[in-house]
Amino acid sequence: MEVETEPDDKVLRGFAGYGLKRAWLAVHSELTSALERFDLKLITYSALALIVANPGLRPSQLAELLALERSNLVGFLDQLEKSGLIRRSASRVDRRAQVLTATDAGREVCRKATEAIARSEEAMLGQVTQAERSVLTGALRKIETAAARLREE
Amino acid sequence: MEVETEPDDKVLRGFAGYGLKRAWLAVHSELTSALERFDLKLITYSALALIVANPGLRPSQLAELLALERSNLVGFLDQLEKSGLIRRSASRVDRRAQVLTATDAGREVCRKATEAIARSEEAMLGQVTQAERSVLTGALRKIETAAARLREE
DNA sequence: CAAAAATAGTTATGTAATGTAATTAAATGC
DNA sequence: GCATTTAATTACATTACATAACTATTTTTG
Repeated sequence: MEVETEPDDKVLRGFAGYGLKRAWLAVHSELTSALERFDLKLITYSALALIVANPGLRPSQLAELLALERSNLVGFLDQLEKSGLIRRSASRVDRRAQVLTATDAGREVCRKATEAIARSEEAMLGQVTQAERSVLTGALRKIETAAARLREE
Repeated sequence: MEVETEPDDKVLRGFAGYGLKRAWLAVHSELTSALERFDLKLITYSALALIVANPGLRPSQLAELLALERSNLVGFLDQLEKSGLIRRSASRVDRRAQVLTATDAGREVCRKATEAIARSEEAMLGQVTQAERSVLTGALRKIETAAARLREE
């Protein structure tokens, strides 16, 4: 006999990759909206936060930290510079290199944006206990490392 | 005195969103490469797997399950159909709708691709215990739900 | 029952993230 | 000193994803 069952995605839910994508998509959307009023995107916020936390950082180091191609970083730094949040200055030890620093405005925007992000995160992680968060973070880190290792083989 | 410290992304690692993005990016890259030899992308594999698991599924239901716009699904179904992995047939209860079914070849490719994915997942999750995986999956699900709820407000 | 609203699949179009290749200038290594 | 490497950039292609509009139906409703 025909049993009409509701279609579902159980077969995919067994894969961590699927859950990861679903969660990331939803989180990305929420965080993007949280950063809208600061005229920041997730990637420009990340760059700004790292420049604030690591004054004197060079673009190539930043690209390395954020795991993105140097060529892709250029435009994002352009945006941050045009908004007056960071400065690109010449390195005195390597004339090819630049030195990135946040402006006062950049540090201020970073502080406020970080608060907004933290609020969004709290709203999204509200049902996740501290113990679970710690497992989550650790597992994500392990997965990232293992996946990256697989890729570079 | 100047203490030259290595630049790092500690400030961002505190956010679940950052870890999520990093992990997803690495996992996406690995899974994409694992599916390459089947001429499948992550999204077409997902669609195929859901059609195999839910015979008779309609495109709009599939889009709903995969959380993507119907318009974006069209091209992916085109690819699967052109590869002979699925069939689109007319619904007999609703002349607007289509009914999706996998072909024999589709089921076979799905089976093999699923094995490949499972192997990749095992390699990526090797250092994550079963208990941790269970927490991970649950936490991702909670986060996805909470983030989606925030978005639709 | 006829008109209005909603739904299914599609097409067209725009945006954003990411990757690759090539260029220029400077530094490094042999 | 010359070949190689590195830093930042430019140009370009690809892919994922969102939005709006269109056609053919079905459903709702007055």
